[in-house]
Amino acid sequence: MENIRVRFAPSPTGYLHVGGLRTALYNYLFARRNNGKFILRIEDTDRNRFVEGAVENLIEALKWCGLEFDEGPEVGGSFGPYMQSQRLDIYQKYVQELISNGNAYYCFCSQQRLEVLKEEQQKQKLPQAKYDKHCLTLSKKEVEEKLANKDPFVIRLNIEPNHRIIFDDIVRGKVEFDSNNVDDQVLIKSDGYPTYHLANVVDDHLMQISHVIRGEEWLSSTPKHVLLYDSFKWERPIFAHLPLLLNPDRSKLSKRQGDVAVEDYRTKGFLKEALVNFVALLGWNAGDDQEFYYMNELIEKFTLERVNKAGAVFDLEKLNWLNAEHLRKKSNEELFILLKQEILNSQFSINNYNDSYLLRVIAAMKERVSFVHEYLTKSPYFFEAPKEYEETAVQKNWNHETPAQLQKLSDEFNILVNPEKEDYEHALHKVAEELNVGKGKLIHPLRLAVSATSTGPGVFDIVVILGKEETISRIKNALEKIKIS
RNA sequence: GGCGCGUUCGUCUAGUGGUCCAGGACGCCGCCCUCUCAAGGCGGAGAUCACGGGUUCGACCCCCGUACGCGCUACCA
Repeated sequence: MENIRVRFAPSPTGYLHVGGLRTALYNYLFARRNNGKFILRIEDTDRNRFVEGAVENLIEALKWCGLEFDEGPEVGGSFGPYMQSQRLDIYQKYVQELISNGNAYYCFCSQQRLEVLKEEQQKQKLPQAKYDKHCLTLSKKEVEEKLANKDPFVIRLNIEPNHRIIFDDIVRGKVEFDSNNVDDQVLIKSDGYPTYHLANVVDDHLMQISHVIRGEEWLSSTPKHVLLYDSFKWERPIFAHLPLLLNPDRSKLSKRQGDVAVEDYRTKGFLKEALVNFVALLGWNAGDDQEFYYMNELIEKFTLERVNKAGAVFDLEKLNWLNAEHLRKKSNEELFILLKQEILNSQFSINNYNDSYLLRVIAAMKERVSFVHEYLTKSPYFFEAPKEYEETAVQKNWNHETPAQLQKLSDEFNILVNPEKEDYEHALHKVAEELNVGKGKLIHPLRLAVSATSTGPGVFDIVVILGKEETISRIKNALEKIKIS
């Protein structure tokens, strides 16, 4: 394919929705896969919905996910400006062309008349409420008078009745509409701003967009867009309407049923690699069994032809799994950077752990965490000595003989010099033999003493990481604090 | 209501007329490994392929209808 140019065109509502991320990602993958350009265009033609800082947020979220755009706000490009609010004169120019060839017309109808019209149509049980083309009957003179008189107006698309509007969609195949079901859509609002329908078509053409890849919610208005391309005698882009992302109850993914913003997932500790991987698989697969992907692999394999038609439920369980998978694939050094940051934002920020210590903690817990923050919540004992001990673990692993046995173990540890993991193991083995008890009688209480819990890495791994002094100190502490009846 | 789109295990999905009494993944359950918890390995439960008609020697795959779901139906995108 030649000259592939695609765009992600969000309205700046304040944050990047995960559905938006999926749309942006598919655009990005398609562009990179085909050596095309990925463009960001901001659809800010609704002045009532202006949100301060929304564009910056959007760009920040896209960048975090690794979706770098080739043209757009901040980076520029030769088809700018990339903010629709800065292109108003362009839309005016083109809509005049439409008016002069009869494909659009001025409409001076008041809000009230439109409401009355709608009510009447509903009363008559008409299949659909539509504008009645009332202002199309105005003479040229009447229009000029009203314009001169500064009467408020909108400009509407003049849809010719009784014909079929047909277009192809990569995802859905041939889609067909009856023009009688398409309303004379407003193209220019009374404030002079264009509606999405006009702006989107004009910009896609001017920016030489080859493929329009967007959410399914746009499918129903595509006939209007197609008609606009035809009216301008412009070549239509290739359309691909993506299935929606759904809540667990299969309604459109919404805030009410969980997190929808990329930044929500970011603050919850999800890795960008996992989020991107997960979202890519919601509505697309390569046709093989691979589920774990890095961005470069997605780029290599992505095709629009393999995008599904049906909506997909956003399943947190699988995201969690992918997060764990991506976390485990990271090197200890990468995790080290993430963990340092995590510590800085935690109750342990006042402590200073040395690098090699943290690296050893990372290695020991790697298979046991799904999130970086779980290093702190699942193994707090690496970050501070236990204060209280897990009750059920005490009941299960501590009895009246335990204190004496642990004391003996502690004494044995105490005579070790620069012990390695094996040295602790030998010491414990020796004590167990001398006491004539199974090793478990020592191992479990030891674990409890040093970690306050009954789960975690191998106890000798914990001990060797904590070091001899700390281990002995913790055993002493446990002996003082753990009381059983 | 109208128009459009969709419908394979709970969820994400494979499947493009015979190889499917439907394969993989997440989750769930069991076993193995084992000082615990994970990870890993092995195995299991789980889908009359929404339903009903066609077409065909043969249909998850093609056609029609029904049901259900979702989207759109704004001077919002």
